[in-house]
Amino acid sequence: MNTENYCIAGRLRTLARVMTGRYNDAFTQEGVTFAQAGLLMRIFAQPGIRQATLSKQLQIEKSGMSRDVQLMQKKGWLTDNLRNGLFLTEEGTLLAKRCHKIWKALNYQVWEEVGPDTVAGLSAFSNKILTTNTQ
Amino acid sequence: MNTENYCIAGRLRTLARVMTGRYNDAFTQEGVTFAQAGLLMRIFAQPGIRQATLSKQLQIEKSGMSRDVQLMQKKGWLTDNLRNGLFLTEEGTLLAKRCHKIWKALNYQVWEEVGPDTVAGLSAFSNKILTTNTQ
DNA sequence: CCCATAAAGTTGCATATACAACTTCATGGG
DNA sequence: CCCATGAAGTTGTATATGCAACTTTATGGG
Repeated sequence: MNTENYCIAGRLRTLARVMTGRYNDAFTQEGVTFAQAGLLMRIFAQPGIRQATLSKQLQIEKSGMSRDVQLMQKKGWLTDNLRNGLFLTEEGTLLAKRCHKIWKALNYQVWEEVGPDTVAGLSAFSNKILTTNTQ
Repeated sequence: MNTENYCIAGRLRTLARVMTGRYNDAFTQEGVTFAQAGLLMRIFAQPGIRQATLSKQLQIEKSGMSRDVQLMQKKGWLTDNLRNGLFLTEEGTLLAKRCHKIWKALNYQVWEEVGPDTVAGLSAFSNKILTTNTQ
């Protein structure tokens, strides 16, 4: 392996696609994507969180976040005050709990599969790149 | 760091977004996205490569690949025999060469920034996850 | 109190990506 | 030779994402 042909961004993107697929598969039974499940779990953990805060945490452009939460509201998971902090509906709360259960099992499984050293490596990469660690 | 709150897929996705942004910035001067530049460079290296092969290498669904190459052809970078192997036009070839120069410099810079151990960690992750190593 | 400014959010437009269903095409059996 | 089959590619539909431009809202000076 040398710098001549190992594309760091390309490899990250491929890995992200593959892992997204695996996590998406686990959440299809609940009718949510992994991205949506992640937002549900974050809003569950931090009720009233702002779109701008999530944008910074996840490094997603604010326009994308705006559309994500609009879609989630249309699905009945968020109350309608999207501009004044995000709150789960009853349905959203129950869904978030089910998603967390699924996530926990899958994440543990993947953790076991790749091993703690590999996860530590990923974490190290994060720390090197995401200087502005909002979270 | 423990398994309770460290989401592997989420972290990968955030990293991929951030790195994609950095690579995209480098390629805007050429009017291409990083994804397009990557395809250009691969087709340059393997003239006549099939969409299906690229799909497997990059773990991108074939429908997405189909649209990617259609767009690249519309931009004048690919000849029109998309179903019988992909070939760069004269313009595409020149662009691919310029992209490679940009890529090489940026990838080296990122490599230096994160350090060889971090890249090795990423590579280890790849090897654990991407069992079907077409490439 | 009013306005300038900036932050937050939305919308228009484009690319990236996936799944499902369909079409096209090559190939091996009969 | 013809058809069944499967691989490759395309298209419909939906989500995910970014940039630019715009709107809304909060806030601090004057």
